[in-house]
Amino acid sequence: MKNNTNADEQEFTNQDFSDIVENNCPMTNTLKVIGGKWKLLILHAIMSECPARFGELKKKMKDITQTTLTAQLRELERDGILSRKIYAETPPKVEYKLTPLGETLVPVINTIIAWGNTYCKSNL
Amino acid sequence: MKNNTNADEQEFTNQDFSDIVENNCPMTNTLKVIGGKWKLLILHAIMSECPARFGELKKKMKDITQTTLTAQLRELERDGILSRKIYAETPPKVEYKLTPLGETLVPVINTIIAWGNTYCKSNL
DNA sequence: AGCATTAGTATTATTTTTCATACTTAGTAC
DNA sequence: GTACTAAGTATGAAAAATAATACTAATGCT
Repeated sequence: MKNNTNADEQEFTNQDFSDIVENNCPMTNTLKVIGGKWKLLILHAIMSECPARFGELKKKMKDITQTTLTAQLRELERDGILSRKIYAETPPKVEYKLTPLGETLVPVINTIIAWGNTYCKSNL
Repeated sequence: MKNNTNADEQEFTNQDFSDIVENNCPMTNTLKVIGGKWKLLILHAIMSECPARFGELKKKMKDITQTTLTAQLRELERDGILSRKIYAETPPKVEYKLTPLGETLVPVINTIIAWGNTYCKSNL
């Protein structure tokens, strides 16, 4: 690993920042799942109307494009947060809902919402 | 609220999504403050060593550039989350710490960290 | 037959974010 | 008087995210 005995080549060895520097940082890991411009908004929307259909989500998040919404939903599905149920109907019907893992995010999201309600009323 | 008797002109009137569509959404507001790739990591770092100097933050977040770190810190300062204290020394010394408003984010961040610790161990 | 519907995909363009690199400043130590 | 330090700034390039637009597919309705 770090094999510099004299100090003219040392870079980050004088303190243990491993949980931040390396990839074991829970914040970094969490941000991989719920980070980005849309994911928390999508989850919030699905939380408040579960299951949610694609078209409903798109209406709720007025400014998202179809392409982006699809991409974000796929990532959330890939990460085990959402499930996607396709109905064999015409026109197509697809329902998104939180998986059990996704449900564990509900208190996290509620905490964020609560902060916004209390401290972010109109100061921006 | 819902005043569409015949269904051929309705667009967003069949349910009240105003808190998501308009800018009063606490999630949207919160994301303006703590959203983005770096802000939560910066706050986490300052939380765990408060006050924190610029150089310390940069070392902890190995992959951020000076320019980006400065920009993010300025936004957090602008939004009232951080304070910046300049010491009239050479070489310069600047300390960042959470404001009282910033302190109110501590439980939010801890909630996110806790979720990461519990549910995000190694599945990504 | 032709039209509307939903949940997409494909492609290209644009915007936003981040990065890389070089430069600055004022003291202090050599 | 030269080098070093910390915390930046300036500039341009690159990468990532997001958007705009057009297209598809299956089927029910008229």
